Order: sequence, then structure tokens, then C-alpha cells
Amino acid sequence: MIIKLDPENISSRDQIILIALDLFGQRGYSNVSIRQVCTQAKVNVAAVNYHFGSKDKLYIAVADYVSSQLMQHLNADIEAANAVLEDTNNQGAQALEVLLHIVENTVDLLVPDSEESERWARFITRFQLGEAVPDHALLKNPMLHIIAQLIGVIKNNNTDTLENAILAQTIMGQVLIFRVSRVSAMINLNIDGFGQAETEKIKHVIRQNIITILTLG
Amino acid sequence: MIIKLDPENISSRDQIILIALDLFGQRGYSNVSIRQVCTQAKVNVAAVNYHFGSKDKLYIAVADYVSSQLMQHLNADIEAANAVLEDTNNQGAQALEVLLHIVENTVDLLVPDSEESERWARFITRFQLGEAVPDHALLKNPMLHIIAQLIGVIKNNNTDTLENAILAQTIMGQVLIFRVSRVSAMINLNIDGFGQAETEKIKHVIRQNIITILTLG
DNA sequence: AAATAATTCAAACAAACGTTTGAATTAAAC
DNA sequence: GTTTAATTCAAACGTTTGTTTGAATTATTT
Repeated sequence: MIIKLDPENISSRDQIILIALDLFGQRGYSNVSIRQVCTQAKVNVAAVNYHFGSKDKLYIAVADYVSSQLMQHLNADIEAANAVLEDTNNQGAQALEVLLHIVENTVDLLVPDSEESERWARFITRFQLGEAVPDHALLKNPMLHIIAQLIGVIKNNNTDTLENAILAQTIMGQVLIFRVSRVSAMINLNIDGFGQAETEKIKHVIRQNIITILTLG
Repeated sequence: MIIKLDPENISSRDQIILIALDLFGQRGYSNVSIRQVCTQAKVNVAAVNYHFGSKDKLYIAVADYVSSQLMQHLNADIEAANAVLEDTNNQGAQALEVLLHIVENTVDLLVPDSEESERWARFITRFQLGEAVPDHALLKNPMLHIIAQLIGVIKNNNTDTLENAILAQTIMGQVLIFRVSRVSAMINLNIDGFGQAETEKIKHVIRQNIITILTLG
């Protein structure tokens, strides 16, 4: 899923990106100093400016890296969805199945407590909230447009309207809220974290919501 | 709704809090310097440490202020909900109506483009994402517990289960996502902002979702 | 093996930061 | 009106920040 670089032959450049991804995600861009990144990456202070030019450009490089890895991760789901969307005489049942699969994949990627999950999710969340680079690809969730189209098929309402896009956003919102307002959600749910039991329960609730909304609504 | 202090008699302390609320919300805690706050509040640099003790304590003072104002704003809805919840022989229809009212109020508070709305929403969003003070009241959304209870009444499932709490969270998630991932949502919806037309459409979609989930699901 | 390029390193830079100080000023209490 | 307390102010403090420098080292090319 996520490329693990060979720790033996890893370059200083890549080492910096991986450490910066962690630190920027955990503490936020301006709460991480170049010195902290370099110390943890075991490189000299000047290495960041040598390899990237500035702290800003390092941040963009990390965002580019996350963006490309994310696209790779979503690729299979996107192709499955496009196959359904290009099938002219398809049924809503197929589209619903693909949609549910995408959403459950997203829950598995974003919600559970796991180092790997959190590494990506935290960086993306911070990026989208306010540390964003204008017009960066990481701001766009390619799944939302696809979900909106799938909704059109399911509801036999085969147009790309704003209403379908909003509906897609409310569906993803049900998932994303557990990542984006994570601490708050834990307090409100009175749980200590998102283990397998909690994640499954969340998936089940969202799954039922989607089925109800799209087939009975 | 929001107390407008008399700009003639406003104290240095209050002026600092109001400016800090704006700046912290817009740029984030560590991207705002004491000097910027003091310049904009037209007070001396030392005023923050005189009145609050430190930048950290100013931040907590702002969070306290936001928390108290927020509770004031939610008070009417909370009382209405409690009235329904305490009515032993109530019907689900009443509870559903109160719930829809709460959610639509939340949309109106958080979603539309308005200086007043954004002032509060941005600070709370940042606070909950990662600039939080552990255990601060602002981390808890008092509405979520109430919504979970209302769901119990509506679904005639009168227990405070984790599943009801998760369902409440997914309902609020549909609203909050438009605030928390605002820039991303605008890109994905292909809109320039959240005017009245967009806000009404969002309200309509979420309203239908809730009715469908809670009465047909 | 020599020459060239790429990379690493310790040291230093100016700028911005949160905070402190002690005197000057204003407000309150008596 | 005098005294006391509260507040404001300009100036300076020590750190930390991102960045630069030029020499030392390593890798690549010829």
C-alpha cells in the first residue's frame, strides 16, 4: 500500500521528507523547526535548504509526495468506479456496491488508530484546514466527483448537479468527521481511541445511512 | 446573538481578546505574534503579559470566552430539547422536529460566508484540530449528547448506546464538514463560496438525509 | 589517477519571537 | 488633595527561527 523505502539505501532527501511528513502532521508546519527535522533525520541543518531550497519548499515537496502516494492508493477504487460509470446499461445496484466499497475503504484508511493511518491523515487534515498551498492537488478529493456520479446512477438522476455533489459531500463528511474532529469525537463518544470494534461500528452505521439515503430517500 | 461590546468603553483586556480571537482563528496560534495582536488592538506589547500572564494564557482566555458565548448561543435549543426529553409520553415526531431545528441552526451558524460566523467557527475548528487545551470545555460539543438522546426517542430505542452516539456524530459530520474542510469543499462543489443559495441547498439535503435515516432506516 | 561535481558539515547571520523591567502615567481610595 | 494602586509605555533581554557561507568530504566522470 505505502511504499516502504529501503532503510539502508535511503537518501538524505527522502529521509527528510519522511520525517517532515511525520512532524508536520503531528505538530503543524510552524511548530516544527528545520533543526528538529534535521536532527531526527540525522542530517545537517543545511540539508533542507540544500535539497529543497527553503522550509516552504520542503513543505510543498511533502505535500506532493503525499498527493502522489494517495493517488496510487485510490487508483484501484477509481478504476472500478469508472468501469461502472462507463457501462451504459448498468444498474444502480452495482454503483451502490462500488460506492459502499469506496466509503468503507476510506474509513479503514482514515479512522483506525494506527501509525501509518495517522501519519497520512494528520498531514492531509492540517493541509486542508489552513496550511494549504493554493490550488495544490492535495486540496481536491478525487473521490468526491466520482461519488457524485455514482449517486446520479443510483438515483437514476444521471446529471452532475450541485445537489448530487452536496449529497456526496455529506456522505464523505460522515467519515471525515471522525478524523478531522478526532479528539472532540472521542470525548463525545466517550471512547479512548478508535480500535477495531469502534471502527467496525462506525462503518456499519455509515453503511446503513448510505443505503437508506440512496435507496429509500 | 453575539454580544457586541460598547466600542467606546471597551477595556484593553477585552480588546485584546476580540482581536486575538480573530487572528488566532484566521492564522492559527503559532502564526500570530503578541506584537501583531497588540498592534491591532492598539495596546502596548507588554499588555498581553500584564493582563493574561503569557501568550498561552491569552489563548486559554480566548477559548474560555468563545466557550461561554457558544453556550449562551446554544442555550435556547438545549432547553427545548430537554423539554422534549423530559416529557415521558412524547412522540418521536416532536423529537425529530427539535433535532432538525438544532441541525439547521448549526448550519446557519457554521456554514454561510459571514464575518461573524467565520470568526467563531475558525477559532473552534483550529482549537479542536490540534491547538487544543486538554480537557477544555470547548472540545466538547454539548449538542451531540442531546442529539444522541433525541435519536433514541425517535427510533424508540430509548437507551444511550454507542451506536446512537455514532449516528449523532455522522449527522453532525454532514454539517461540520462544510466548515472544517471548507476550502476543499468549495473546490469539490465547484463554488466560490457559501452564499444563501448554497446554504439553503445544503440545509435541504441534510434535512432529507436525517428524515430518511431516522424514519425509514 | 586526476578532475569535476555533489554532498555534508560546523559556524555564523540577521530577524522575529515571548518575556521582563522600571519608570511614567492614569485611576481609585482615603 | 494626598496616597495608593492599577495600568501603560519604550526599551531591552535572551532564545529560537530560517537561512547563508565556505571549507571539508564523498561520489562521479574522464
